[in-house]
Amino acid sequence: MARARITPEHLARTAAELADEIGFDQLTVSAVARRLGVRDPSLYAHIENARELKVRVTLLALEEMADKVADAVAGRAGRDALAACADAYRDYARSHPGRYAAARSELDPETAARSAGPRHAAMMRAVLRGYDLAEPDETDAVRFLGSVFHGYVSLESAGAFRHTARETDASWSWTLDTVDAALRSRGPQVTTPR
Amino acid sequence: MARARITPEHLARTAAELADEIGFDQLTVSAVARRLGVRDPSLYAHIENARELKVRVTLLALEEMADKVADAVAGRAGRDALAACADAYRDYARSHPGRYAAARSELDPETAARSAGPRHAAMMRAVLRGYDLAEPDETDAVRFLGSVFHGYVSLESAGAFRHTARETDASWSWTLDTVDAALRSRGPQVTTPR
DNA sequence: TAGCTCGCCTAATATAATTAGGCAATTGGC
DNA sequence: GCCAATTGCCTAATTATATTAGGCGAGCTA
Repeated sequence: MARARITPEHLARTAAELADEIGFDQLTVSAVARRLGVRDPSLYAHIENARELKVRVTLLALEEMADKVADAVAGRAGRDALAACADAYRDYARSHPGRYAAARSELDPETAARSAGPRHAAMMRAVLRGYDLAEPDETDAVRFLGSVFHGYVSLESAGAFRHTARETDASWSWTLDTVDAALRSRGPQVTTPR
Repeated sequence: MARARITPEHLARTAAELADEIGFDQLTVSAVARRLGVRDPSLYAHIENARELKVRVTLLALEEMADKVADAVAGRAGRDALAACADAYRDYARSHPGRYAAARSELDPETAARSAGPRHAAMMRAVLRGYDLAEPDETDAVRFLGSVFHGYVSLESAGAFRHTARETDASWSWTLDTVDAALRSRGPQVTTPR
């Protein structure tokens, strides 16, 4: 028989593509095995269990997203950087829904530490550099930014905005304007009593 | 045998409790049947399929949350209403993680229309009344608010904020202050060219 | 070329979803 | 209070997924 030589990368990529097609929670060992043209048990030579299969996709998605965001943010600052970063997340979520869902699934602490998660946090801080916030405001702002981006993108892709006519692109830029203004007002020129 | 007389309400409540204990995606027909003390197939007299079981929990959660939010917002306005509304969502998510996850799962359009979803949108608009926004800004603001609330709550409960020392309560009130200020600046006193 | 190791396979088990058909308790009509 | 229809749960059986145990052939190694 033709030995396909399944590599960890090949496996993760295949699983990620499948997740984008059928949804992250429909991703099963069986489905990946079928896609790879092998029997289910054969995959257990490459993964510990179904959980690990999903974790692989999560890690892949976090890395890919971090790369895209890094690329988008490079050479930009202020509102420009904010929008580029935000769009990078939104575009990724729309072109890779399964992977995006994977990226939002919880990892155990050790795995999370070895993931690209910290890179994401670092990039948020880089974007915020343009707003010149002192601690602990910067940390609060990192959480705020993450919340807005993730919240918008996930509600949008879950169809929560479909019930109103207004185009989601317009609301998105309104949101970015609003966040930019809000962060600016939190900057050093304004006294924040706390 | 003692006929337990399973009612739709009883079933939904049991499923919701179970979801809070084991997680919404671990919620299975089998697990609910066990909890109710009947065999798996018996449940199919009460539900169409596993999907419907989950939808029932989603609808229950949306109703409960809408009730809590309505209660919290009643008699308040402005920043007060904003914080009460936001806290209601956050508290619900923390005390009922499974139901909160259920509330975020996608419904088909007809079901969504018959759900408490529209009530949530209406309450957001009620909260925003205090900020006196014109359309389409109000719609944008509804989406923005929903994004911030959902984003924060879901990242927090997914453990995304655990990696930094700052207490999440502090970031939460910073976030609410920021949102309040942002909405205020979007109000009629400021010209929003669009 | 004899062997070894690796990579996939078959066999088998357990859990979950779901359909078909059975039987007993309940209930409405008399 | 009795009969019969109805109802509510049960057993049996099927299919899919997850997972473990053990087998076998292909190709590298000596």
